[in-house]
Amino acid sequence: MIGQLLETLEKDVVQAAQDLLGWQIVIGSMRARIVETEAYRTPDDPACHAHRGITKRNEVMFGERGRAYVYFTYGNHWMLNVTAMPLGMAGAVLIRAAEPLEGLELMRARRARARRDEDLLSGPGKLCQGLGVDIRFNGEDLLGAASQIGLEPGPPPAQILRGTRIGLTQGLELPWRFADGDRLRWVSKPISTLGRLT
DNA sequence: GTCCGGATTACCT
DNA sequence: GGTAATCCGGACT
Repeated sequence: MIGQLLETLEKDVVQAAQDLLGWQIVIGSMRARIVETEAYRTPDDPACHAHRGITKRNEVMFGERGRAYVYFTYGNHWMLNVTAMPLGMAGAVLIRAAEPLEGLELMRARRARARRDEDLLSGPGKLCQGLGVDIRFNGEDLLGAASQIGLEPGPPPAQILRGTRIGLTQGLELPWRFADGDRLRWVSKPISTLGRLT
């Protein structure tokens, strides 16, 4: 499973964004199932942070695939990505939402404003707050054993919905957002049903 | 050194 | 459904 994911991350970040649905994020005693992702890549995607070349912030995207790319935005929020693409190019899968599976007490404590469990991890910023992800996780090997954050295989979704990405000013037309069609309850925003993939 | 905008969220109506 | 909050990274002077 892990070898196959790494291969897909290298060859096709858009496919990898679909394949990551169903995988589980494990941090300490917390576990959550990925239900929503978006793909970003060079050189044809103007919305990708790496589009204008390497900087100190995005340098991890130019390195090994399968690492955590964590960055800060909107003055408040951390975002968690999985790096992808072959060496020399850059790309990442943004993890936008997850279904809480284990360690919900800690997530609720970190997300004190969340009134319902659906609000714990249903957005890229919420997910990082709920799971305690910040810059300290940047560059961590998500598929290695030694990291404090990891990805583990889980049951794949029965159907995948495809839509356009959120919150962008460029690259709006690319249909590179994906969601687990049977778990829309845990997704950040409604997904336009451009297509049903499975 | 300064300025602008952002892969968002939460709160208000 | 609309918008204020919030501050870092990148571009430019």
